[in-house]
Amino acid sequence: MPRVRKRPAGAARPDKEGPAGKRTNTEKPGEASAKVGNSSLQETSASRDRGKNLSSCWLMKSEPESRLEKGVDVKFSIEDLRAQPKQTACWDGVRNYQARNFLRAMKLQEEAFFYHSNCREPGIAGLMKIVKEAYPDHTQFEKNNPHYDPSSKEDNPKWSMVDVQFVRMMKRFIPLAELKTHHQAHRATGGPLKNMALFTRQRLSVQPLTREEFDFILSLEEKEPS
DNA sequence: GCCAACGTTGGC
DNA sequence: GCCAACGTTGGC
Repeated sequence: MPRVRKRPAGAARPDKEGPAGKRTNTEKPGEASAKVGNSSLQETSASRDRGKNLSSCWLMKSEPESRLEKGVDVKFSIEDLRAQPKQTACWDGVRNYQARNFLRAMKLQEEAFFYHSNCREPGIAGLMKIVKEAYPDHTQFEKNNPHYDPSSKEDNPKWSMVDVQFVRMMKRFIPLAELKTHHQAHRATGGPLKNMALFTRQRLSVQPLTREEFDFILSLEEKEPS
């Protein structure tokens, strides 16, 4: 279920959801375990550094190659984002509490890496930014949507999404394998990627990065592939 | 509230 | 297509 996917057809409908002020705080007991900053997330260095008015950086995964889920193609690449009106889309389909809580922590204008997953060449393809903070993910109520959640009620939606806007492609694609090489080296040397969530929280589709992680990855653009 | 069974993620 | 990692479900 918690496929990250985005669908081109689900493109941003920023004004469809009504008053944006309705962020529900009334979580069910089972959901509380995934709160941002709780003990289960303390291990990522990014979550430690947040909460001090520092703007956060993010990494968000999406599948760039076609794959059918309940008969619907869940492909959504950075090229697909760039092709949207205003180069903007809603990031729907997140069905994991930790990932959802990170979506809810995102602030306007924060930057996120667009990560290509489950594909021939996984890695970071480009940059986007948050242009609308968390609001209810409409796909949870759509019976024919692959991410339909019959347990979610309209008056208390479980799942959230944000709107993202394309910023730019990476100057060069940064492959997962290269990031992993640095991660492993940094575990020994104490370098910036030593705790990167991509490796320490393997399956999390929306994840925070520290400024140091973010800047280090940007610096890789200027280097030859390693 | 434990924990085995199950389902999903996503690299390889 | 395989399968390890790991989140979720549900019986007890």
